[in-house]
Amino acid sequence: MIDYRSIEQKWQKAWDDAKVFDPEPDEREPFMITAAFPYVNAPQHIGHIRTYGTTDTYARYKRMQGFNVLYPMALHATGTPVLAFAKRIANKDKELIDELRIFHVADDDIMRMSDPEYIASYFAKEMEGGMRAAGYSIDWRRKFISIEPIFSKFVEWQFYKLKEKGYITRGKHPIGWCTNEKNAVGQHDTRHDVQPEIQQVTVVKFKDPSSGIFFGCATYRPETLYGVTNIFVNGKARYVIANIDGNRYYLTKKAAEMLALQFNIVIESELDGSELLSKKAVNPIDNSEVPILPGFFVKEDTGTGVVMSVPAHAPFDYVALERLKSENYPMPEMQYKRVVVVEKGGDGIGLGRSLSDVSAGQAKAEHPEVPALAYLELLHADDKAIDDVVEFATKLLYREESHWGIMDVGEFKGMKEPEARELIKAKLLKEGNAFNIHTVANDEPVYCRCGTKVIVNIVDQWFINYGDKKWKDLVKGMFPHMAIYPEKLRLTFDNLIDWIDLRAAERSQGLGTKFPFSEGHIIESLSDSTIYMCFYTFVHIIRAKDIRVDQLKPEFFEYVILGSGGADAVESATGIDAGTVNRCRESFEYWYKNTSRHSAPDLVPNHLIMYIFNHVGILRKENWPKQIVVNGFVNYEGEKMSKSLGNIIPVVDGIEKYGADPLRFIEIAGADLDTTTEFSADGVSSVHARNSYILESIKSLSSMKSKELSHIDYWLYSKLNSKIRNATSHMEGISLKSAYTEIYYNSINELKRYMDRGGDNGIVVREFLEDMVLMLAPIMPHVAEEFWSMLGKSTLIAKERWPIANDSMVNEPEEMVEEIIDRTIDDIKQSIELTAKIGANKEKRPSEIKIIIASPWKSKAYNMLVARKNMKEVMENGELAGVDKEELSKFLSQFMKRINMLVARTELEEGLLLRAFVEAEEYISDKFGNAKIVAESEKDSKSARASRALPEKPSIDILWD
RNA sequence: GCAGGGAUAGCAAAGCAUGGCCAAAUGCGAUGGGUUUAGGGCUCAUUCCCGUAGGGGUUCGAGAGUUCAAAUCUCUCUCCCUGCACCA
Repeated sequence: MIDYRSIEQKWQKAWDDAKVFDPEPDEREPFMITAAFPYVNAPQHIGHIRTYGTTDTYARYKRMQGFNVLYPMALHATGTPVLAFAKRIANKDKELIDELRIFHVADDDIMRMSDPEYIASYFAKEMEGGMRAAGYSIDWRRKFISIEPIFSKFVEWQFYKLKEKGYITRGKHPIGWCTNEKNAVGQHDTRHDVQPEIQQVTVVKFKDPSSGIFFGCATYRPETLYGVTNIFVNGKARYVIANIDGNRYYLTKKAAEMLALQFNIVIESELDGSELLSKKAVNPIDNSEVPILPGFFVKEDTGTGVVMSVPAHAPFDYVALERLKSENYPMPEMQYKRVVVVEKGGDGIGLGRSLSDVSAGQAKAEHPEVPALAYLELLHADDKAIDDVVEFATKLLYREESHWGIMDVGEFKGMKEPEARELIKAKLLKEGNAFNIHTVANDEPVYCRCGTKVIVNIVDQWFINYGDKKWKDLVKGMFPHMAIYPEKLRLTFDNLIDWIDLRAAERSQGLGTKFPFSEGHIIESLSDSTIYMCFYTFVHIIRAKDIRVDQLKPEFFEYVILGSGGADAVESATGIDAGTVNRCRESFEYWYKNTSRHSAPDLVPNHLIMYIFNHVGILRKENWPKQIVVNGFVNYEGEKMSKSLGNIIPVVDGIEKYGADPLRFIEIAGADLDTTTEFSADGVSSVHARNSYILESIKSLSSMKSKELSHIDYWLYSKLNSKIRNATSHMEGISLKSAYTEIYYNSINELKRYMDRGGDNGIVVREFLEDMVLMLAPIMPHVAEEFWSMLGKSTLIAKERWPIANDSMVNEPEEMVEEIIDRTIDDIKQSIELTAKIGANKEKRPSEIKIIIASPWKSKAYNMLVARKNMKEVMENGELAGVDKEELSKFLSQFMKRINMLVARTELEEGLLLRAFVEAEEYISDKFGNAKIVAESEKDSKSARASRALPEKPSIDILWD
């Protein structure tokens, strides 16, 4: 068993002592690789190894490719989480404290965590320790925390630049809002953590001809306007006459209060809903006059409190009208007009697919002309829980019609419903017959933690305008030149680049940099970390020179990052000596041209998109992003790792238990880049076993001698070199799983096979092991160092070069021969199994197995046939003149029926296959209870089965005794 | 609703871009054998169905199509997952 802990510590110290990972500019090509800095509100667990370990593996690989690699790290602490954390500690939150104990945080430290600064510095230190233990090749001299004043100066400068470019604008945006706390409400601020869903709703204006006042009917389906029979109001609610932008409307009092956050509303008078019931209103789509009726389901605090009634398509409307009828409410005769039909198959009007599921297919609606009724019937609306049924019917019908509906009346007859909806909506808006409002659209009302119902507010604040046309075009122009791994994410990025628009830039609470253009606010905490990687290139210089915060004026960054002005001018403006300023500038210029950004997929729609935009918006073209790498998450024994599931393993515990390298290997090479890795203890132990095998192999080298190369040696060389070649190309594409399947799992199998086949050439095995260990160095750096030194090397493998494939050693025929041997063994096995059942062979064992290798003309004839697809042409070909015609015809005819499906095969050198089989006789014999194996050529064979031999499929003749 | 992704054998998961060496890699699980045999570790074999010689049959969400040939291309459908703004 390998003692991982002691190996890790030994080599980590060696790296530190040799300062292998603290690079400064030199003559080599630079490569700067950064991963999203971790947030300091919890210690790291083993899942984090996926991102930072993948980044490290790539950094180490690049280093071995001869690049001067910088892998820096910082920590993120701005925004509200750290504050919230401190508050929870101050309140002695038990859940949080228990969680911290899982991570071995001492009670003493926990007590002090009511101070946000303490939290940040505690976890900063804790995380650094974990990352060092995992063996990341990080330059820790450049570490900083995003709430440090020197960093804030940099962020401030960033925002001056955005403002200067015109990318920061003031604007309005609908957000969830608590009227009690007068605060924006996000998911974390609501009861049960629901995300307030804000949607646009169209308000259609129905004019009361007697007064000129409008009934504003809120609807998601303005296209059903053709089927309106009446308007519903809540007879028991208080209504107002409100003036909105010059027009007067009837609204519920509550609706008016809510809409006051979205519009300028002047309330003129109040009245009871019942007073509206005598009125009439004009439908703007066809100027028909409809009555106002009481609707039992109309809620006074939803929408406008005025609803247009479309009984043919809205189950609630239908039910309400039925109820009125049964109560003998006086109302005029009305026509339920179907507006939309759902086509189903060829049999005319159907009720759609979802309904047939519900009603188990036997559904035959009696009233297809009134879909709302049909749905209710089929869902058995006579049920007690009537409201539930009606609601379910509403949802189903809405979904069905929105998906499959075709307009049956009006201007847009024949058009698909969703398309017609947009056109009608646009038309109504244009003609002044409607306007849009925003509303919280969740099924259930959303409440703030304080208990107040969340409504929509339109706030006026600073935004970063990612919708800026010029900016967006710049990004669209550069993005195709960026490398994206995995490449299939490119489309996602493209869509997001199109989609991203205004984004709030300020926040009223949290840690961070003061927003420079409005009092009392801080910069939103994703916006402050979009170009921070620049800071790594010179932060250690600032620190070493003890530069004061107040010296970090815009002039400094302007020169260091953009090269504007000059070092002397910066010196006189800031007092920082010109030499230091120039060093910062040179460092930035050197490092920030060849960069790679790594993160988990959750940051794609926000951080990574903003990362691209901000770079393009602020930096010079040569410093724009070059490549982005996105890696997936990690599951633990089939489940997502989460604190609530209790399956979180802190990094330090994981390393203690499994070893840093096996842990790294499983997480990094366990799955393709963008998919979730399954972490399991079984996987780890299989890595342990393989590492031990490598260890034993290295030890066994001393007992091996060098000798002349045989077929199996050439085969192993060939495998080795094709593995190096394949692995290198996988590494270049950051397909770490494929790369390490080749380097590790497959290579070990090849080595085993080599030994199994009797290979024992010390020179060959040593070369194989050396290259394999070199290629393992990026992912299992500690173990690789250990193996490297066991192989007698005195250098650090971290500073060695990646092996280069020798293509001339890749020997396709030798590899093919091995495959044929393998397949032949399988065939023999199968044949024995089947023929053993024959009566004559009962109680017997195979005594001799003849393996008959096909005559060389066969593969020639075969390939000729595949190329010409014509038997006659092959028969008459001069190259096959020496072959017996009858035999040739028999051979060829067996392929004729599948002639079009056959593929040409490589022709092996004459005699190669036979020689290899002869060499392998002992190996094969071993597999069949030491039966005698005779490999012979078809020509020399006396077996009756000899003529059955095919080019890559020797004939087999089994003799039983 | 909008946008993106997915559906492969008991499970997990490759392959589909460039259709044919795909009954489909690999891992786990299961079954059997070996190992001075501990139900552990390691190791070998088997793991869709049938088969008295290396063969045949039916498979890659469902259906249709293109093709000599489709897990792979086209179309339609069904189902699942993720994100959607003040939240890091």
